[in-house]
Amino acid sequence: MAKQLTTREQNYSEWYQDLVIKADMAENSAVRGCMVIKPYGFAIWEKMQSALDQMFKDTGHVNAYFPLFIPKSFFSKEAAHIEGFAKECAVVTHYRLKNTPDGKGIEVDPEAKLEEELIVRPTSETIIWNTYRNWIQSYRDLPILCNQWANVVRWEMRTRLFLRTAEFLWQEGHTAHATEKEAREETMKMLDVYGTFAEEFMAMPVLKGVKTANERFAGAIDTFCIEALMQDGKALQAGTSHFLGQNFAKAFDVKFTTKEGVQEHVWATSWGVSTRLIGALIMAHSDDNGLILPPKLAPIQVVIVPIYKNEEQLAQISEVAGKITSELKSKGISVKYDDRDTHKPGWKFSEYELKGVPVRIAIGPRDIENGTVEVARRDTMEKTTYQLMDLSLKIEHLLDKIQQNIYTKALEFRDETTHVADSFDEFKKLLDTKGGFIRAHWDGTTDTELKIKELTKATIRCIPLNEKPEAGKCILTGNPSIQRVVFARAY
RNA sequence: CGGGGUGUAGCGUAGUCCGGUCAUCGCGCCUGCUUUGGGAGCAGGAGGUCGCAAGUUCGAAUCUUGCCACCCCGACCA
Repeated sequence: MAKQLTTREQNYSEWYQDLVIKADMAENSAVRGCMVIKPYGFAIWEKMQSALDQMFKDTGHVNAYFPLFIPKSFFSKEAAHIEGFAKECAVVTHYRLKNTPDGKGIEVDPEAKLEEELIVRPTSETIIWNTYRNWIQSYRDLPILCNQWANVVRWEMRTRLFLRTAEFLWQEGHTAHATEKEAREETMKMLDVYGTFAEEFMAMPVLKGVKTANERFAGAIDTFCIEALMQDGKALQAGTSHFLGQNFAKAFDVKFTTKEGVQEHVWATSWGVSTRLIGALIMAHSDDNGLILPPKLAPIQVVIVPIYKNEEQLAQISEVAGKITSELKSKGISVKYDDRDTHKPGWKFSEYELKGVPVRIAIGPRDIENGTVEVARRDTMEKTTYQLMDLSLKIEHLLDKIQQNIYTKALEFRDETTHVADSFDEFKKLLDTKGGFIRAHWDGTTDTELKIKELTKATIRCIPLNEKPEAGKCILTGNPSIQRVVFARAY
């Protein structure tokens, strides 16, 4: 037993940490707060990227790339924005190194000080809006629907692999529109894209809602989000879509001439998801044996393991495995035939369970005799013997079933872990005993929100969309409330 | 950034209080043979600036100082 995980029961955050490292997804690097995303973890990100990228293209967006560095002065142009990010910016002050006087080391050359310091982007609104000013003159230039895949840096004090690191990978969409209505529609459209992606690809149910003023993106009018629930009952913000109003257009003086010949500021949105989604994926589904990946995002969907005593048997098995492999590949299913002789079957079984490969096919001498294979599914750990006839079709259906089952399981968990509280005592008790989402009334003030956070560590994750208004009384102050909001302790 | 903890071979560790054949054990790795339907067995072998840097000392994994990294808790955040 080489790679035992800490169990979730023992210590949830150690379990997570163990899993990320032992499943070979990522590791800490020599640079504080920064991670190395290893090939297996990056393969998951690539799958996410390609699905999302297609969804962005399907909704009319194009990719572009903006600089890593942002002149310091750009940052100060939007007051709320700078206030939100100032405390976590990496700053470039010099552009050259030189040998130390003793010739043994190297130091920053004080002669090479930048006239204007550069900020390593924590997000790109400012550089993008400064650029858009030159792209936009007329209503004919609108809308602009750009996305970029990039890295950003936020100087975090406390980091956790994938969930929070000083540098992370993400995509950020930045759009410019002629009207408020259009920008608002764009904001919601992209929130829906994220919701669909989370549910259909990640098999992770999400709650869509609006952030409170306190939780809003620095510089936004409204921040919408998808919130997911992890197995330990903590919430995780999985994606955000912001309606920026004319804040950045005004800050960067981006105007256009309308059909009527009037100069107006343009309307903006921005939206993003990051490698944090990988952390969400892990915590939403996996178990004490390792990762459980939804087939749609699994780098390897099916692994075939031969079981043999001699070369002759291996040759027979490999022939069958080869046929299965090509049939599955022709259906677009990714397959790995692991015929390494350096590890025993049992070892391989554990290894692929740890890595969350959805379906394992084992083929041994008995199967060759009987014209069967043993199929094991990762989500339920069930093993079934299948006839070779129509195997690829059956596997294709099984993958769909697994995708569905993982989602259903996560949805049931979320439903069971969502509670209603009508008093503050009840609220506190639920938080401490069950965790999860708690639907409660709130009087709408930031003061109350902060007070609740101070008392319980719970934050308002969102004000859910599409909910029927329901009059009630704030759990803390007793003041009137028009609808329930969703509280949770969060990542 | 505040409080606490940890750092010894690729990984996990013993030894640190009480300085002196103490660099220990397990996994992994390499070679060979036997094995192969749930993390194989036996035999042999390789591998360590004891996180880094100064200092104290005849002598430092062990004591002192500084630094670095990671983990946990808090504040902040995707």
